[in-house]
Amino acid sequence: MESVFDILAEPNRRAILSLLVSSQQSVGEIERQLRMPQPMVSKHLRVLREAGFVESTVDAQRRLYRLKPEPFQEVDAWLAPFRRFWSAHLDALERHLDRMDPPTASKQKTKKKTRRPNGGRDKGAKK
Amino acid sequence: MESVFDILAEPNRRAILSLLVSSQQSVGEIERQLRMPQPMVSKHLRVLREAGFVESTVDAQRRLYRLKPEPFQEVDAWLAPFRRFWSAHLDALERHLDRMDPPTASKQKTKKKTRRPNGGRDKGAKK
DNA sequence: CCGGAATATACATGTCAAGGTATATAAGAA
DNA sequence: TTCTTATATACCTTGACATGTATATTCCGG
Repeated sequence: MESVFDILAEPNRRAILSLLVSSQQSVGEIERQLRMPQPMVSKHLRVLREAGFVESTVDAQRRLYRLKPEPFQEVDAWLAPFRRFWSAHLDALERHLDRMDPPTASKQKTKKKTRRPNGGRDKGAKK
Repeated sequence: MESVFDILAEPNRRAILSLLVSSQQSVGEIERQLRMPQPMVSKHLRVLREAGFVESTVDAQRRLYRLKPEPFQEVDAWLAPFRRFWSAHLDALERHLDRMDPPTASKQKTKKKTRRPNGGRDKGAKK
C-alpha cells in the first residue's frame, strides 16, 4: 500500500471518493448509497484516511468523512510529464497521417529523406 | 485488472512509463536502465500494451515501445471533479474556520437539536 | 543450417489485500 | 443500568498478481 495509485486501484474506494465530492458523508450514508456492507466501508475509509485522501470529524455516534486535496494533487503532479507528451502527440499524429496519404493517388517519394518519427535513432543501421 | 488505476498501481510499470516519456525504448534498454529481469519487463509491457498505455513496432529482433495517450487522458478525466474540489477547497476552509471560531462553546457535542454540520443539505428527509 | 541475441511465454510459488462474518467499542435513549 | 444505533476492528479464507526460473519463439549473421 505504498502509493496513491495503490489506494485508487480499488473500485469501491474510488466510488467512495466520488461520493464525497458533492459533500461530506457519514459512514451509514456511504453504506446505503453504495449498497456495501458496513465493515467494508469502514475498512476502506480507514485506508483512505491513512493515505490522506479523507479526514473525519465526530458527530455524536457518527463520523463525517470529507475529502482532502493533497493526494489528488499528487496524482496530478505525476501526470504532468505525460500531459506534455499527449499534447505533443497531436502534432505527431498529424505528421503521421500526412505521410499516410493514399498511395494510388500519387507516386510515393518517400525516398527523399526518409524522415521517421523515430526521434533520431536509426532503425535499419544496426551492427 | 480492470481499470487504468490497477495498471498504474504497480511501481515497475510506472517506472517503465516514465522511461518512455523521453522517447521510445527497446525491451533491452528498459531492462538495463531499470535493472530488472527481462521476463519481468516483457510481462509488464504486455500488461501495459493490453491496457493501451503503450504500443510497439518491430525492429529486427527488437521491439520498440512507445506511449499512447488515451489511458493517461482517462486518468486526467477521472481527476477532473476532484480538481474542481481542491481549488474550491481554500474558500471552503476559510469559511469553515470562520464558523469554527470559538465564541463560547468549543464543544462539538450536539447537545440540542442535533443539527448536523452537514452544510444545509436535507439529506435526512428520506424514508 | 547453426549459433546467438532479443523477446515472449509457461509454470510454480509466495504474498498480500479484499471480502465476509462475528464481535468490540462508543454514544445516545429509555 | 439496559437497549439500540453507529462505527470500528479482529479473524479467516480466497483469489489475484508479481516474481523467478526455465523454455519457447523469432530474427539475424556466418
